Amino acid sequence: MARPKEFEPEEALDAAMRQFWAKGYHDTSIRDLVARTGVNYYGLYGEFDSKRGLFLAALDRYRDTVTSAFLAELNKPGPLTRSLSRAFHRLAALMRTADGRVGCLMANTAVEVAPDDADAAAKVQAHMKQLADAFRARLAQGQNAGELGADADLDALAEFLATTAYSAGFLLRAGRDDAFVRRHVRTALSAVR
Amino acid sequence: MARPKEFEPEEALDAAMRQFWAKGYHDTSIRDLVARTGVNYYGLYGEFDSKRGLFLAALDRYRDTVTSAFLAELNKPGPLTRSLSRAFHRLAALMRTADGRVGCLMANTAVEVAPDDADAAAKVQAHMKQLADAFRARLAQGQNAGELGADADLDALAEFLATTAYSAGFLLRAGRDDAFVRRHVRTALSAVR
DNA sequence: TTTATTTCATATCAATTGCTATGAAATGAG
DNA sequence: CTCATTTCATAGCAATTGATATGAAATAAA
Repeated sequence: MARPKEFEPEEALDAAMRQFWAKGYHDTSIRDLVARTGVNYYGLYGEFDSKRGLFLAALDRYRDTVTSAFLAELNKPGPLTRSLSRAFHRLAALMRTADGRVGCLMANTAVEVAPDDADAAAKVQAHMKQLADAFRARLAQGQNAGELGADADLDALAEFLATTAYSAGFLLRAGRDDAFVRRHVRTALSAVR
Repeated sequence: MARPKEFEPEEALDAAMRQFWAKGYHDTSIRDLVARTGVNYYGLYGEFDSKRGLFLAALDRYRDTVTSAFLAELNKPGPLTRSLSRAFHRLAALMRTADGRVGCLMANTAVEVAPDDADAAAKVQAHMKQLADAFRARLAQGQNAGELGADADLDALAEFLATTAYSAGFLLRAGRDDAFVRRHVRTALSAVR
């Protein structure tokens, strides 16, 4: 019984995520979100509680979609160097959407929101750890295959690569072209040996 | 004739810069700026025209004070590797103020404001170029002294180091501790050879 | 069909925003 | 001192903010 919802919660969350991704938190209003998602106030608040609740949900959605796609690329079989190179190439593609060069939502959030929002900060930190862990696993695999020096500091390299991923997002959002980003990634990868 | 101003424009600009640096553009209100600078609306608008005008002036002030201090450190005499290491150490110190881990105002602006403000974006781009040029000059000097391979790609390395500087700011703003940042910089510098 | 329930669309709320107007206070020229 | 001029302190403006209230519309159970 009762009137049915006219929206799909996941689609709405996806649209909201893209809005925050492009415009950031403070420069996105509830009215912007209503326009983007096509969901009215009642539905939005019923589903996500508040603007902040919707934003935090969008961060999770980002991890589960965009970041997942990147990690899947990283874990495809192949030689270490080529894997890393391909993963970063995919990353650069993921950070350009229909809204333009939007960068990485987690990196953007770390800069804009995290200093004043402990929950957002925790999600960003967890994301950073997730990235570093994935790189660390991939590096260990490469080391076992003899593609990496036995004395390489895997922890340091993994953290460095995670930071490099955020840097790539930063550069794209800052308006640098693909060639600039590619050059940066190539130079960064030269530290992996 | 007439009543004298009760504030020093440079001091007011400095205070405003610190406010934007800590809180960003959108989350800083005119009232915040009045409170921070101790200058009332009349003085603020008479001197800087608008909130945006004050922000753009703050970006220039940042270049002329904070960035200048960093570049001065970079250009102190000494071996290349030690120079770079010392400069990045200084950088990390500059990015912590009384407001906490504030990061780099230019990097923060690139993320938060530049995508929607061409003037701010231009200042960020110019800053990035200034950093890269300074690194490039320092690298060339090191190469002449035989501290760097003759085949090193100075342009790529300079851009990489400039981006690494922003990354350090990013990491500090994201709440990573000094050890993490130090490790990142050390790994990044291993690409300079 | 009637009716209870849920969503939709929109009006409305107090608070905050960037910015301007207004009158009192402080200076120096005459 | 007188008075024109400039700054100070604060009140006020329309617009926008996040959030809620309200009544019409849509469904399914009875």
